Amino acid sequence: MTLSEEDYIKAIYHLGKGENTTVSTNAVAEKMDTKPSSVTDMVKKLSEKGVANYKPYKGVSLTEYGQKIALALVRKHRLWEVFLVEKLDFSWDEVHEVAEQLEHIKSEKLVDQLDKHLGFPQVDPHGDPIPSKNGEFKKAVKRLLNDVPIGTSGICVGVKDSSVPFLKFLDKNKIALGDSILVMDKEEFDESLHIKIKENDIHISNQIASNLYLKITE
Amino acid sequence: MTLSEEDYIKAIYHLGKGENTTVSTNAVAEKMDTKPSSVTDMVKKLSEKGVANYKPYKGVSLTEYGQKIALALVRKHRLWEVFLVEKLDFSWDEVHEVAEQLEHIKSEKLVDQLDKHLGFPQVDPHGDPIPSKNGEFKKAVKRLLNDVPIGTSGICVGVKDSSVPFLKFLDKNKIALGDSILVMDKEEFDESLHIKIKENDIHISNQIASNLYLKITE
DNA sequence: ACATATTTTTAGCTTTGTCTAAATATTTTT
DNA sequence: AAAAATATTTAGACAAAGCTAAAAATATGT
Repeated sequence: MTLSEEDYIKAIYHLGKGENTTVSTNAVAEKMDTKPSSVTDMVKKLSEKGVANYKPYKGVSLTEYGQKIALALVRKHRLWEVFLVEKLDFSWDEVHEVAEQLEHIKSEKLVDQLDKHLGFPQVDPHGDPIPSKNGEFKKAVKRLLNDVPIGTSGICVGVKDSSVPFLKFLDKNKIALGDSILVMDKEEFDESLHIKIKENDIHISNQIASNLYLKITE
Repeated sequence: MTLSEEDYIKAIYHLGKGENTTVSTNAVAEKMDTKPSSVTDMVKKLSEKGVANYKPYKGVSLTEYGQKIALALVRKHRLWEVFLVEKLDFSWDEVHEVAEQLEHIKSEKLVDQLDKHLGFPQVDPHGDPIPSKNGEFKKAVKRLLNDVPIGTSGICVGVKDSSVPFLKFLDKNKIALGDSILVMDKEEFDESLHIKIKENDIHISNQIASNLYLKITE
């Protein structure tokens, strides 16, 4: 497999969790499923191009220019994910691989028009925020469902308890990853939560809620 | 510039005009803006892979398998062009470059869903037919507007007379490349044509019509 | 049909991204 | 603080796609 400069930039960006952290050659290699020596080579080149800061043995980080490129890639990736889910009926978990390809298409007009076509969405189907054209965005916050205040809305992105009985319970109650959730009320009396999930009103126990992760949208 | 196998397949396909004609190494090189020696190398590889038939000094053609690949690329290219024009408000002449990139995205589901999303279009914005999923399609026919029978519809794709006065005339009468045209009636008396062009009814002289090329849709 | 012109291929070199194995730095352990 | 373990880089080789220049095959003109 032959990787592009953009792939390296993305890997460095994501390993740094969006902050401009310095990451190790090995970490990049592992993430990209390649060898550390290949990373060293590429990172030298990125450094020459003014995309990354690289000090031998000390790791690598993105320059401001490199971060801009990374943000533009994230923006494209997430917009395409929205497109695939909203317009082409892809499911939550099918989009990543295709978006991974689409994000490399080069056309500023394409991205801007796509954004418009989708109604300027704020988050992707996984609840992650979409950077604006000039690279601004708030970081996604992930919380357990029973830890957020009334009125919070977000997207169900994971479970703490992944035992079979719990997953079966979720299935039976039509709760799935990718569903959007709004916390409507909290009932102290029986320790339960009143939520709206994908247009349905349901009640769930705090017990259940404390095993569901929510990526907060608003 | 580094070209992909798919680019070579497309070039061979288009030079052969969709028929399975044998084309010369030089022709491919010229079309792709590369050197004949590079073409020889790649064509050998395509031959080994069962995509092309190649006899040294005798030119190259596509195998059935190669044609399938070519048709799939054409299908993708044209569907994306429709998408760009219909959904993202690209103009007729801006789509090619972007579609050239998009056609290389690999996902069968993506293409099928895109086709559905667009309402299974039969032709692209240039009036060229879109192959079906299994590679069937009728070749586009290009005619002068005054040579087609009443009832013919198609897309305006070119001019015979490209003088400035003629182009100005077209502009003034809101006739542009990419417009869809339906021939409604012919008037022998004053040698004119009654056409519907982009929802507008207009009359034009045979003189004018004999300088406009139509790609026939139906 | 022969000489000339053109086309196409071959041989060898370049570049880019990758890999392995050895060498060098850095970090951790004792 | 020295030894051992780990991380990182360097050196050298490989594969893919491309190019130039020379050689070989085919086509053309008289």
